[in-house]
This record gives sequence, structure tokens and C-alpha cells, in this order.
Amino acid sequence: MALKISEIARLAEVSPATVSRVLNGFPNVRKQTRDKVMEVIRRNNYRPSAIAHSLKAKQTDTICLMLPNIQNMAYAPITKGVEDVARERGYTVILCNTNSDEETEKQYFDKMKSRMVDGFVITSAMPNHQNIFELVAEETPVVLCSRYYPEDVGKIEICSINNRDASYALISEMIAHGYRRIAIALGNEEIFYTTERMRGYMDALRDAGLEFDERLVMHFEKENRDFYRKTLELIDSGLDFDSIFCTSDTKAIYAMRALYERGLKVPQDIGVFGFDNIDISDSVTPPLTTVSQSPYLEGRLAGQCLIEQIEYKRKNGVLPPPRFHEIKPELIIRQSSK
Amino acid sequence: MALKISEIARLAEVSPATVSRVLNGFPNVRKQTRDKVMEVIRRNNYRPSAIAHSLKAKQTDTICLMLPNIQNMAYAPITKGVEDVARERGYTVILCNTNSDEETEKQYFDKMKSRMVDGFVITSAMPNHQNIFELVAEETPVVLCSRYYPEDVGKIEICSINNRDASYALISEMIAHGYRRIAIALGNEEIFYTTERMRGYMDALRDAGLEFDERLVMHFEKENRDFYRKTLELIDSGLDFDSIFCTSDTKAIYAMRALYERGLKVPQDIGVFGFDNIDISDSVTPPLTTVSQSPYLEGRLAGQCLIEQIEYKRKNGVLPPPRFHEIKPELIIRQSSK
DNA sequence: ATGAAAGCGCTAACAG
DNA sequence: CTGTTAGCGCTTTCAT
Repeated sequence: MALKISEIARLAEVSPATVSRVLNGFPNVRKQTRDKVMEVIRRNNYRPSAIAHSLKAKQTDTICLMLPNIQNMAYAPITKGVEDVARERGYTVILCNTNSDEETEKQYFDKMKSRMVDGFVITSAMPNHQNIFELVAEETPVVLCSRYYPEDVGKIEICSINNRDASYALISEMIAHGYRRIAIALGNEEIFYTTERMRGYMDALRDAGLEFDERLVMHFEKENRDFYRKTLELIDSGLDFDSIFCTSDTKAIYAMRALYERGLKVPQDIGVFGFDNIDISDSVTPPLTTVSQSPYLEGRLAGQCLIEQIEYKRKNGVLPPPRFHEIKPELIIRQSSK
Repeated sequence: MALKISEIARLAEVSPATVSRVLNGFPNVRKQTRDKVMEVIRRNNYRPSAIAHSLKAKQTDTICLMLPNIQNMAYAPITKGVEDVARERGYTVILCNTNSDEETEKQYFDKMKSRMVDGFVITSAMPNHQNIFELVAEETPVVLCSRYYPEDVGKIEICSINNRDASYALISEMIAHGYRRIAIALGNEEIFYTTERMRGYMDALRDAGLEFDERLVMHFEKENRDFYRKTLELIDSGLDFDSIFCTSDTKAIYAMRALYERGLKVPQDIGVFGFDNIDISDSVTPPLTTVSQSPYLEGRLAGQCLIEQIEYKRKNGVLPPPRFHEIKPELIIRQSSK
């Protein structure tokens, strides 16, 4: 159905090589020839086969975006950012949801390798990601976006905020607002940013001379939704607390649901602080005090860095030294705190 | 770097053809030969090139998912559904955000054609989608998911609820709950489902003997966020209304924000009804009365139907007759209505 | 049951 | 400036 370069060549009465030259904008083609070829291309609505090109060029102009689950609202803006940059630069994005499942992730890595994607933006790095180190060892361009681990620094390119500092800043600010007994709803503690956010919280308490109370810690079980129940339990326990720091806005929404359910008003009775500034954080009731890592821009940056790696490697045959891009977080004080 | 079939052949002391036969599970290979080849493959961690395969096979095992914007929460579960099915069936998903922009969409269609994707799931169909009809005319597998237009029926495969009926059911139910003056927050009226939801609303009013008041209609401008302001304006206009029907949950969240801002309680003072049942609809304050089209399952269905089309075409050379898959919506009554 | 050879559509030497 | 040729890695007749 779709015609090929040799047919265009025949119709334009030139060789396939010349058509290829025209297609790729080589300068060494007579204007007259070029025009004729272009005309034939246009008239026949010819579209070169990206597959054949990829086979020859050993590059696919395709990048893979791996994330735990696109249904988690925190990943939507990252995804959009990566895709926007990719489109602008002529790349295509393959989306992979790992469901935080090692088997699925492994399958995807295999498939992506055989599809020869040019690089990976990974937001789903698990604590032991031997697979990712292997990728880099094979000189595959990789950028870790928002999720990384201490051992990655200097070995893999990273785009992230400093979670400890962001958390520290938020909690210090809330302490300045008068909060004293701050409960915390933690994410999966295998993930570095969770423990970093926890560390920021503890450091802020300590530096303010406040006591850390283990009983005010709500640990992650299986899903964010569980924090609805966990918050109810915390309330019903009768423990004294004046606020809840949730390590993601999604958790904060569930926590607020529970507070509301028990007739506790936010922020009058209990303050709630989130993390992420997801799209609706400014429009839930009450709007959330949170910290933003500008995930859309983070995604764009990750995409950009990946493409730079890809192009560097194309030119030099090896990856550039991995950089750490620290993104400046932004404190956003809204009505869920007083 | 990556080794190829001919090297495996050499190592296994057979021909490339035999390796290919083993790889593709052909029966006409001696067990002894097969075992030897498998062993060499395993030992060398050989991965066939999907690109070379695609070039030869003229199929890429890749599908394209087009949507307006992944940041719109309504699309996340559809995306997850499509991707889950694709993965299960051995396909890969390319994600395309059109931003509801014709130029971007056109670019993507071109790129996807030259990448020879095997088919499209499209949730971003614009009112005049000549391009999509052309796709089908070229025997490209296509499924419209959740967004379609009357002229598509019988020409393109569709997975969707009946929006008019779903809306009618919701509004009738709310009228039965005692609501009489129901304002409406409309989406983009160029999109069929918006006008269908509007029609359901009007029919329900009419059948209940209620008067339709044009002044209670809030029209879409540029983004959902605008409904925060529009709702404030509606309140401040002093018009009498006892509830707002929002044609998406996202709009409902913005509307509730405005009501709260003006000291109006939901549902005590004003009822709010949404549409979509996005992930957090059950956890915002108050939880939203809405109607669900089970978007995750809708995405799965769309993916499944697309793959069936692809495989049918592979066998028969042409597309199967396009079907209409009507999804049964579910009314969900929560605390945003009384 | 296995191998030799041609070809998918494009590009890159090399030659002229 | 343009054409010829070989080859990217895999599959698929056609022989044997």
C-alpha cells in the first residue's frame, strides 16, 4: 500500500539515494532535482518508513517513560512534561506502568530493549534497581525523575527536589504557625523520598525543640486510600494532635475525609499539610497547604536531559557524566493550615 | 553490541533460518537442534530485534492512544485500562496528548503512520475528524473510546456509555430527591457527549414538568477551572437554584470550591452532582454524587476491541464491521446531594 | 529437518 | 551532483 523510496525514485527519474538525500535535507542536491523529487513526494503523499529508518540508523527516536501507575495523580503532569518535550524534539513516548511490580517491570525492560528505545525516563525506581544500573552500564541513556536513591547520585542522571529540605521547610513553617503535635502519614518507606520527607519532619521537630511521638506516625500499608481508615483510628485513639503532615496530597485528601467524617474542622480543629501540589490541591475543601516540586517542569527537564544524553551519545559514542538536577520546591500555604 | 540471529546461528552451528524457526516456535525443528539453539540464546542473553521483525512483518505490535490531555483526571483510568490489556496481549502503547489542538493531532497522526502503529484508541475525537475516517478508509484499526459523534456509528468502532440516558437517569433521580432548580455546568459544546448530557438534563426536567431556565446554564469557556469563577458569578447573581449538575467531576470540585467560598454548604444549601466518578470523587468533601462509566474497564474494552480488529485484519486483510459497545453507566449517590 | 538466498525500506560508502 | 551497491536483522520461500 504505502509506497517506498524506490518508487518515488522511479517516478522522479532519479536514484533512491537521491530521494534519501532530499528527504534528509542534504545540501548536495541540485535545486531542480530536489524540487522534482519533493513534488513527487508531495503528490503521492509519500511518508518514509520510520521502521526501515530505525533498522538502518540503530535509533528509534522513541523514549520510554516508566512510572508506577498513571492513575496516581502525581504522575500526570510529569508524563505531560516528558511528552511535550519529546514531541517538540521529534521523539515519541512509550508509556509503561509497572504497577510497582518487579515482574511487570522486568518484562517492560526486556521489551523496550528489543524495541531499541533510545532512552528511559524512570519515575518508578525500586530500592534495588540492579536493572537500571545495568542499563547505564550498557550505555543506555537514563534519567531518574523524582524518585532516586543515595547510591544513584553520580552514577545515574537525576531530576528531583531535595525531599528532606522541602519537608523540613514545610514543617518548620507550620511550627512557626503554632503547630506542636504534628502527626505524619507516611508513604512506602522503601522509597527514599518517603524516608527523606520523614527525616525533614523529624529534623524540623528537633530543631524547634519539639518532641517526636512515635504514636503519631501512620505507616503505609497497601494504598493511599488506607489513610482514610488510619486517620479515623488516630482520631479515635484519643491521642493529642493538632495537625497531620501527609507525604502526598492524595493522602491528605483521604485524611481530610476522615477528619470531616468525625466532625473535625480543617484548619480550625486540625491542620493538614500535603506534598506534591497535585492539580486539584488548590480546589479541594479546604485548599491544601503543600509543597510543589513543579512536576510538569520536572517532567520537561527529565525529558530534555534524556534527549541531551541521547544526542551526546550519538556524537561521542558514550554517555555524558551523569548530573544531578536539583529542582527548587515551592512552599504553598493555603487554607488547610492556619 | 547486541548480537544478531546470524551470530546465534554460528554459535549453535545451524543456519539463521533455523534459529528463526526456533524463536517463532515452528514445529519442524528437531528437538535436539531446538534445545541447542535455545541454550545458546539463553547463554548469550539474546534478544531479537523488534525493529527488524517489524520491517519484515509489516506490523509493530504497537498501538497508539490519543487523548486530549493526560492531566485531565478522567483519562488516567482509561489509559491504564488500555495499557494493561496491551501489555497482557503483547502490545506496546504510544501515548499522544493532542492538547485538543488540530495541528498537534495532525502531526501525531502522520508520525504514527510512518511508525506503522497497528491501530489507534482515540478519546480525543474532534467534531470534524476527517482524519479518523481516512484512517478507517485505509483499513487502519481504530476504536473511539468515550468520545464519539452520531455520524461515527456504524462506521467506526465505539466504546461508550449512552450519555443522554446516563444524564437523564441522574437528573431524574435528583429530581426525585426533591431538587427543582438545577443549574448546569457544561463542557465544550462542540463535543457530542456534552450536548448529550445536556439533552438528558433537559429531557429529565421536561418529563418532571420542571421549567428549563437558560440563566442557570454555565457554558464552557477555556478550562474547567473557570467554573470556580462562573459559580461565584452564579451565586452572586442572586438567581434561585438549589443544585448544580456538573458534566464532569472536575468541574464539580471547582463549583464546590466556589460554594464553600460563599459560605454555602453542600448538600444542605446546594446539591452538587458530577459525572465520571474520578478516583477521588469518593474522598473529596463532601463525596460526590456522580455517574460512573467505569473508565478503567472502558479502556480495557477499547484496547481489547482494537486488538481484535488488528488480529481480524491480519487474518482477513480487511477490518471487521465496526461495532458499538454500549457500556452501562452506574449511578452513584453520595453526600453531595441529599 | 535444515540451509541458501532474496528481500522488507532505508542509508551510506564509494565511484564517477 | 548523482547512481550503484551493500547491508541493517529478521523471515520466508525454495531447495535439498
